[in-house]
Amino acid sequence: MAEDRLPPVLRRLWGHEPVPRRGPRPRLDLATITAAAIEIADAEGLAGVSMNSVATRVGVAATALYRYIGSKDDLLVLMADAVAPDPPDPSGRPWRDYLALWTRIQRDIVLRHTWVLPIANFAPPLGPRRLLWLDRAFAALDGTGLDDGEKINVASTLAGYALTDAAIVHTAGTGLQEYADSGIDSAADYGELLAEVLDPGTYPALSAAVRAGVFRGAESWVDDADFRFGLDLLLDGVEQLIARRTSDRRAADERASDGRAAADDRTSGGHVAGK
Amino acid sequence: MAEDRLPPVLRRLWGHEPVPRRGPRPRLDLATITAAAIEIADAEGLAGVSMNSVATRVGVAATALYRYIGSKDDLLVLMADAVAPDPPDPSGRPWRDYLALWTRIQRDIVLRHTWVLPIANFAPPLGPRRLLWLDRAFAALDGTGLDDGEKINVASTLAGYALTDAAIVHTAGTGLQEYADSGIDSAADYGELLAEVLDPGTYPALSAAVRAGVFRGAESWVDDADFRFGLDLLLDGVEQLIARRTSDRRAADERASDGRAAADDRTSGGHVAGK
DNA sequence: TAAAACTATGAACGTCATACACAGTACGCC
DNA sequence: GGCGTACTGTGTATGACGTTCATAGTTTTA
Repeated sequence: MAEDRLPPVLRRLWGHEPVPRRGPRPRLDLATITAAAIEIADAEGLAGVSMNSVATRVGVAATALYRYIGSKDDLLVLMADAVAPDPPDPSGRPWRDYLALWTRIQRDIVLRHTWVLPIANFAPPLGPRRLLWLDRAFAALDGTGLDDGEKINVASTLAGYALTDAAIVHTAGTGLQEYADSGIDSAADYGELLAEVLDPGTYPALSAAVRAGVFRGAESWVDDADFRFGLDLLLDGVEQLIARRTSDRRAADERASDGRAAADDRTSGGHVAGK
Repeated sequence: MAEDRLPPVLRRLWGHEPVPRRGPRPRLDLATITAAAIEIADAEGLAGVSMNSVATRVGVAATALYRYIGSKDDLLVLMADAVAPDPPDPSGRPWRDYLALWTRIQRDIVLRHTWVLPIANFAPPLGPRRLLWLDRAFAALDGTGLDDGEKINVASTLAGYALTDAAIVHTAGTGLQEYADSGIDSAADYGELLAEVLDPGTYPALSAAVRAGVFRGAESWVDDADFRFGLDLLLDGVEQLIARRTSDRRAADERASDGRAAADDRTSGGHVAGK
């Protein structure tokens, strides 16, 4: 609020840009530009998104976009942020249920817009929409006894899992498009190819498995059970961590015999949030 | 061996290309091209890798490379495969120890060559070196009672974890380079930025945490304990799965009272590998 | 009404991946 | 030993792309 020396795009994105008082009204804004880019990416893939295509779609020349964004990379960041819908409301739900939902929805977003995969860089979010998701994860973990750093780790781990699972589902489902022109478009073809190529001498275990037909049942290669399996794995770990923190907390409370600190485990939480 | 209608690059990569009997000797081969590209990427990042830069480094014109590879994307695939060193030998080691090492080394590879992050697409590997790694994971899981599909899932999950953890470490460590020019190059700066920008009304939990100083201790944001934590989580899950399969197997053995099937749990394994 | 502030445009530049025709080179056969 | 053939590397060209910059046009303030 005081300094406000953000990157220009972010300043625009957060509405910290002073309203222009003179000159012609801007014909565009970040939202319409980003929306246009997303529509193109959804329809033609990321390769179809060029400054030119986006600009002509919103009805201006390509160079006009540089009044709003600094570079194409800026635009990609905006796109990756803008695809996120509103997160569900965590209030009243057990943290585990909520985070499971939270993760699944994020994965589904990526699967619906697979062009975010090349964009996603696992960097801490700076856009308003992804930060909204992060906020909800924090809220869901309120009162669990985790400290704020741990909450961040949990959230980023789950978000990362959503991303990688989406990536696996995507490449397994859409096929290995890079080699699609060579007749490899299913796991079975992949298996045949490996069978041709693997020397049992240097790849003993793998070539045995391939020849036994691992890749015949292509559809079961990746399915929803795999997603739930990994997710439950991670959530089990979080639960374990929470249990440990809870007992730590109890011990500390006993040491400092202070009634206030022994408040309800569920709602108040806040050994950090309180000031 | 019979058909051999692979993509041309793969054919070259696997040595299935007929040796040219006439004309001048090829001045290059895939290995030197790939090595040159990797050196450039290590030194200048992926942006420095162009057909021109690679070609001049190996001493030819840019277009000469197309005698060996079909496109730049081919080259990127080759690079991603070639960075993998020889995997350690799993023989004699417990599967869990080995897979932990297997995963950690893969993460370290990516951290040493972070340009693979934009390349890595989680697709099933086709290069000889990554397949070698997959083979070793298979070997390590031999005798655990997992079926081949499960082994693949385990390996790809762990490989994915190595990748995402490397991504997180990289973006957290090297800083948010995209915004580095705006003075954001540490987690603390990131926290200050969020504090400026977040409205406590719409981001209640997160802004409270930020104002409490979550991002002050930048160095502890991501450390090795985080890696081990997630890894152990996953390996615990695998162990659980193995235990389940082992009991399944035992029940089946009892039903079919066949002495041969009840052989040593550890070494032979192979309800699939044994033809 | 004139100046000021701001917007969109068009031309231009440098880079890049890639296609294609051509020239040079070495082997195999006569 | 010479010729054809198959193959390799080069040069030129092309089209697309991201981005810069000077310019023209437009709206508000003074």
